[in-house]
Amino acid sequence: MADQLTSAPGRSQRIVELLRGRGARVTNARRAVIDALSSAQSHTTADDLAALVQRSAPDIHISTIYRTLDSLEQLGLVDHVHLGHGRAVYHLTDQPHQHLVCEGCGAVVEVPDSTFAQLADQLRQGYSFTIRPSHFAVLGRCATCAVVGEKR
Amino acid sequence: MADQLTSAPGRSQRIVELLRGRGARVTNARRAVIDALSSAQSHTTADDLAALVQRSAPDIHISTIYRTLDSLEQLGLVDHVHLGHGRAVYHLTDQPHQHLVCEGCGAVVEVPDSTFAQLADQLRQGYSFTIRPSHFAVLGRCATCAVVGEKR
DNA sequence: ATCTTTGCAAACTTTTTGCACCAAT
DNA sequence: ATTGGTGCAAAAAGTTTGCAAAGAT
Repeated sequence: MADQLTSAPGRSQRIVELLRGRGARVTNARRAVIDALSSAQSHTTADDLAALVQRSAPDIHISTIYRTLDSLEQLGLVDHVHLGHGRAVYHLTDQPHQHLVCEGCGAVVEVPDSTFAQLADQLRQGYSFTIRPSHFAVLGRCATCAVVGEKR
Repeated sequence: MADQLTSAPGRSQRIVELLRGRGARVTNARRAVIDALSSAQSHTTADDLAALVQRSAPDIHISTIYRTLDSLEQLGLVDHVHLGHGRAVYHLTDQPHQHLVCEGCGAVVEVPDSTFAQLADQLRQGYSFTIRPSHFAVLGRCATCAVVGEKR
């Protein structure tokens, strides 16, 4: 048995095929990034991914991670979201979802895209604005931290 | 007449009082930042503010801008939002609003907080999550850019 | 063999910090 | 006179880029 990076083989495999299908080269680095993405529980920063990837392939440089994420994003296979503080997090696009980020403890809650359907309609009708689901995080406070009260 | 930085004197004045009231010192730099914030049409980056402030007070360093914004934010007078790409924008908290940011052209549309009331309820009930309005931007496409079609 | 991708180091951008000096109270 | 705030320069943190070498096709 390999390690947990192979926990979702089909998922990675599918993406590799898509890559190849679009004429992009399938390299170790890309496979590793895809595996890391598919095993990670989303909200993974480039740094996290680098650490994960480097457990089995220490030479894969973080700049390669960034470039790979870029490529995958351009192919529509990956999306990134800006959580609270600047650093972006990346995830595969196969199950669109939104992120609720607690400003108190940093917890990330995922909610289905459908949660935003009503808001999407409202904004489309009122402002001719089409929101892109899953490219923004909603900040606030989780149950626990809301109780604690307001604090920066 | 002075320049446009004094376009909302009462607004700045009010904030200065609040500052003083809380025991913070009222300095040139702080006054300048507050004036810049109150004259700017929101979605102003620290850099923008520095440029604005430095038109009349070239010595005010950007690190001071950051520190001032920090202080004001801790006093609840200023809020920052992360628009599409990492860099934060700052605005006074006196009229809470949300930002819709177009990924095509970068246009920022402001919508009233109430637009999100329904979503807020939904998330509170479904996830015990209390959103903090006006601390996140909603990304998508404005009317014009939506027509042009999908593109990164 | 060709042409994309990688590794590395260095540049860049945005924000933060240490410290000595200055200024508001 | 205190002590908080400022200016500067330098350090962080996150991301991007130029280039020569390596690897996928």
